[in-house]
Amino acid sequence: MTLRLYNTLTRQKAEFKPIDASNVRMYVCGPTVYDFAHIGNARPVIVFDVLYRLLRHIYGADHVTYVRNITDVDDKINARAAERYPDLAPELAIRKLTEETANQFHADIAALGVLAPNVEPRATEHIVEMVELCDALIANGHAYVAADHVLFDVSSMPDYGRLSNRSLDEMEAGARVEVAPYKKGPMDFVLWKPSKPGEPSWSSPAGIAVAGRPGWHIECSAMAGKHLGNVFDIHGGGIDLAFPHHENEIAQSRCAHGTPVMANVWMHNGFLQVEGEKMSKSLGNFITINELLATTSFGGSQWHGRVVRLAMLGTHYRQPIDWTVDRLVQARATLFDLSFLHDVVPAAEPHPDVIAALADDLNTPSAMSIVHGLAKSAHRNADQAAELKATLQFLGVYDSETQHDLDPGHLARQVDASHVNRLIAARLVARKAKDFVESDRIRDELSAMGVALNDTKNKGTGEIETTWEVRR
RNA sequence: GGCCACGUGGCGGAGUGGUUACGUAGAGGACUGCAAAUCCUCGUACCCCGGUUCAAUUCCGGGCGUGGCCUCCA
Repeated sequence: MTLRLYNTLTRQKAEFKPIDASNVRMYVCGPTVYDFAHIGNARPVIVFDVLYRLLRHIYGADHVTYVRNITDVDDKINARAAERYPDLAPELAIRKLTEETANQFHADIAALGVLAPNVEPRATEHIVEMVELCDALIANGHAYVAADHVLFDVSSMPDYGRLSNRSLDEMEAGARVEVAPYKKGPMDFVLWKPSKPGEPSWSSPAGIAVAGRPGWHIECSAMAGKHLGNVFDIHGGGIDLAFPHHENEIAQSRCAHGTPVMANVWMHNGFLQVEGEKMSKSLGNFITINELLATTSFGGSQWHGRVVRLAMLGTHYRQPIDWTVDRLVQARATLFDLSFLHDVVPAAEPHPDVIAALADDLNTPSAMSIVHGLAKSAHRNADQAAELKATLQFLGVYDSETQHDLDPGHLARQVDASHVNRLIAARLVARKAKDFVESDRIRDELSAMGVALNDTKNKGTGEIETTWEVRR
């Protein structure tokens, strides 16, 4: 099994070779917990869950360490906490907000069929490591103290900008912002900054007298280093994070540890738009995972988590994706078709062709194409059905849901079941008498009520049996 | 303004220097009294303009369009 992955560092696909096959290590940037996670946040969560599953399949479930952090210290958190809980002390308000938001995040993504990472570190539990990083970077000349800040000196790192493929000259030429006066170089970034009153604070590194708090990027360097080591295998996240976040993580970690790389492979998922436009609150197309799952605000329907997951995996992870109602409708239709596997007992292993498709840089559309091929034979072949089910469970796109499960909210339309059953009985009588005019009239009557009939022949008795369900 | 992606049939979406992706919608057919499900068949797609080549949707250049980043935004 050869796993090939596209590496943003080298801009090409290459065979993946773990540093230690008995412990393959992957870090993915997790959420900043100040608000509901949105559908753009869901993409890396789902994509790297597929990679996690694949790595476990190839190297063994006990030989992969997946770290996805929770960032619980941030300006947006402070602002939101003060806004939502004005009567609480800042610390309590922040703790309440971050707890609630993290819990909501876990509930939302559980519905998307993602496995829990091995470690889910929180920034606030790694302040000591961040302070140590700051001190180490100052000690070896890569950072300096100015106006109670600790700043990273980008001029100290010759290949700064390699990940996002841009030079310092380019960045400075294109810069559109005012540069803080205490910075030595315009692209220098903050590792640590003084806290204002009411903000969370910790004692500062480098002998800075006033208490402070970490900058944006340092937490990932600290958590990745602590849980995965100075150099690890894979680092993932959204493409928008490549610069400045990942670039700065790399600068911090490499310069602090004196290593040529932070992670061997850098993977970035493409950006997501909604109905052809950038998702933003001002455009009114901002859509959270929870809204999709629990409300009818997107497309007038609730959407099952598996449907959301399949819709996401229908596009290759590096491609841009336009999140539309139609793609959810299509994903749901696909799962409806696959729900004939409801009662099937899954085989032990997923289909090797699907694994092979995933092993080619996570080609999930190709994997689904193979799934469709398997589905054709699975209709008549029990072994194929068992293998298909194992494959779908491996992908996490289908477990054992019925069509009812996959269509949350479809029972909203009330029907009188006893009335329906009386009509069906009458129709069966008419059918036996070959009164097809009456039979069809009853079918039409039920159809007008939103009830769809399905006749099947009982294999044992040869009798016609009719089942029914409520259409949307 | 600088840097970087992407542009495939009605829709979604892989991939490839020359031979079917696949799904979905639609059309026709088989099977069903009629439906549903299932099965079979079908469209001959690759933004525009140049170039390289025996051959380009696939490589190169330019253009147009969309998007991302350049600002403590997934």
